[in-house]
Amino acid sequence: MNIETLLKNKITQALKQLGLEVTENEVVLEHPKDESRGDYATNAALQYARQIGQKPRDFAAKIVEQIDHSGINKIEIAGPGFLNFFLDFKTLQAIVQDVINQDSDYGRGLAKKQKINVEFVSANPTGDLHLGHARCAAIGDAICRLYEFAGYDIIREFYVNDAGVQVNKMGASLRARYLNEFGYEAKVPEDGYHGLDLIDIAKQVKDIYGDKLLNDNAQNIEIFIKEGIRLELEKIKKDLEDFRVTFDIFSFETDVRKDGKVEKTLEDYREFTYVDDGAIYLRTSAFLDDKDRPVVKSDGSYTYLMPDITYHLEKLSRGYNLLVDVLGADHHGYTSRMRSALMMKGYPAEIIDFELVQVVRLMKGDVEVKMSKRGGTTVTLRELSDEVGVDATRYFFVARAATSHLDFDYDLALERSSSNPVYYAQYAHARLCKLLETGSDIGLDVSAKNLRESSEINLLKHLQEFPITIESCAKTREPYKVATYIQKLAGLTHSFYTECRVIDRDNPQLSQSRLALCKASQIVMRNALSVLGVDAPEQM
RNA sequence: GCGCCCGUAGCUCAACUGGAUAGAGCGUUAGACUACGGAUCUAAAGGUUACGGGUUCGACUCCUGUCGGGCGCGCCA
Repeated sequence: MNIETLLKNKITQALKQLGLEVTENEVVLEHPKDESRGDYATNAALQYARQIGQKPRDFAAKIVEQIDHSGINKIEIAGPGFLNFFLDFKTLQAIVQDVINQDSDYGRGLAKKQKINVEFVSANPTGDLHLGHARCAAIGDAICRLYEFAGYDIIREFYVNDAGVQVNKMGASLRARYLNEFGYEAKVPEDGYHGLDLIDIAKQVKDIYGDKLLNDNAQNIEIFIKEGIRLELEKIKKDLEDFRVTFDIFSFETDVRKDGKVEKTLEDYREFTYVDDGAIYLRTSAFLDDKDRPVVKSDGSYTYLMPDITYHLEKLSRGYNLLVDVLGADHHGYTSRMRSALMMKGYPAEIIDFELVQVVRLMKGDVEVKMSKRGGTTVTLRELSDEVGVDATRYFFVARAATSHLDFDYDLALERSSSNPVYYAQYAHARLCKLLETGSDIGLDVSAKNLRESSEINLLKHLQEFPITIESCAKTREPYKVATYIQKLAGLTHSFYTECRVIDRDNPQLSQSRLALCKASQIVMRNALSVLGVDAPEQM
């Protein structure tokens, strides 16, 4: 059992003997920044003194009397009635063995038997992935890794909108690029896709079909659309793979629309629909939305919402306990519509959660650069991976809360990529590896019985917090807090390195203890970085 | 006009979900190896938490008003 639960346990027991029924979850434990306030502190006495009609400090004294002191060096009453716990060295040293025994499983949560489907990126297959997708990809994937490590079963899904107006535009744009390849005058439609990547794709189409697609007929347009989607998607997959993001399932809108499935859904929703002005509306306002939404246009075609509902029902029919959609925050209006639609079928509101990732502003110094593929002012995922680096980019996006509106200065990112905090952490890891290699003949003392310097103790305390950090970050889907954990771990590691000489051949006992601490720290750093999808190099 | 997100050090962000003296990185300044990797360490400077009011033992956090920014509010997706 970890130290925190152990302490909470002791505290609830003591409270119980004093006549208070409190669950362990209600007990608040914190880690004081100031060493003089102990290793752990609780405000329990302040919280409950009034219920029992005593002064906080008096009540605190009673708790101290009742509490089981095993593993605890001393307990102090401070300030208005805080309890500060000072642990035995032995209790802290035991963490080292714990970590080394569990190795790559240290921090891993117990299997939750919960199946969660996470849908993210889901970009239209009409052009390169850009900055915004990169943030969604980094965060979505980190959420998945975090969930998996915490013990949930995860399915990563990408929804491909390969039907509708936007792919038609892409097809027409591709045709123009194809004609250009043969020297014909042809312009990409004004509202088409002007991305230069379509030129490459046009070349590939030319390689496959030669000049067979020059005639302007429906059959050829069909081929441009089909091949365009296939090749764009291939490229998207490759770019994501190189960004270390892979998916279990790609779902296609064209499949969702097959076999009358959408029509069937519409039929099933009959009691929630009505006709107005020739269009069919869904009564989402009867649930969470502020107004009703059209699902069928007056010309008889579906709005984007209709097949989306079919798609989400189909996902749920596969038996997930939760759906998570990672979306750009500019789609936030969408969330209450979809949730309402699912509630109509009897699902609880909590069956789906939306992770809204704020849009990224592209900056050049103080001025905002409007992202436009046309003006060439977009930054692609490919460029980020190749020029800024996968680790640096992933860390940049994942280390900040998804809700934060952040600015991205590409020039600055290039220039400062070497001062990215991710290298601070990776360097700490590489250093630990080097120490272990250099001292490999000395051996490890996993009891770590000789550790008592404050830099050693601080590191030990932080190591033991890792499992709890994972558990709580997964629950709230906040991978950025893992990054905060990593930064602190790296800082403590570097301080320890500076203050304590690890390899000292005149003092092998101490060296063995310190090397064991190095091993434990290296394991935790590696596990933590892997949750964010960042490499833990042995040398840099 | 209505709804959602946000406003914290010069910049980019934290603050354990209501706790003790609001913290990190970058940048700035001053220091530190004839020992394990200086991509490091130790410090300093930098704040009326946008502004007012309320709730209580206690507020960056919750409620409310004002100001400022982003995004939505389509028979677009």
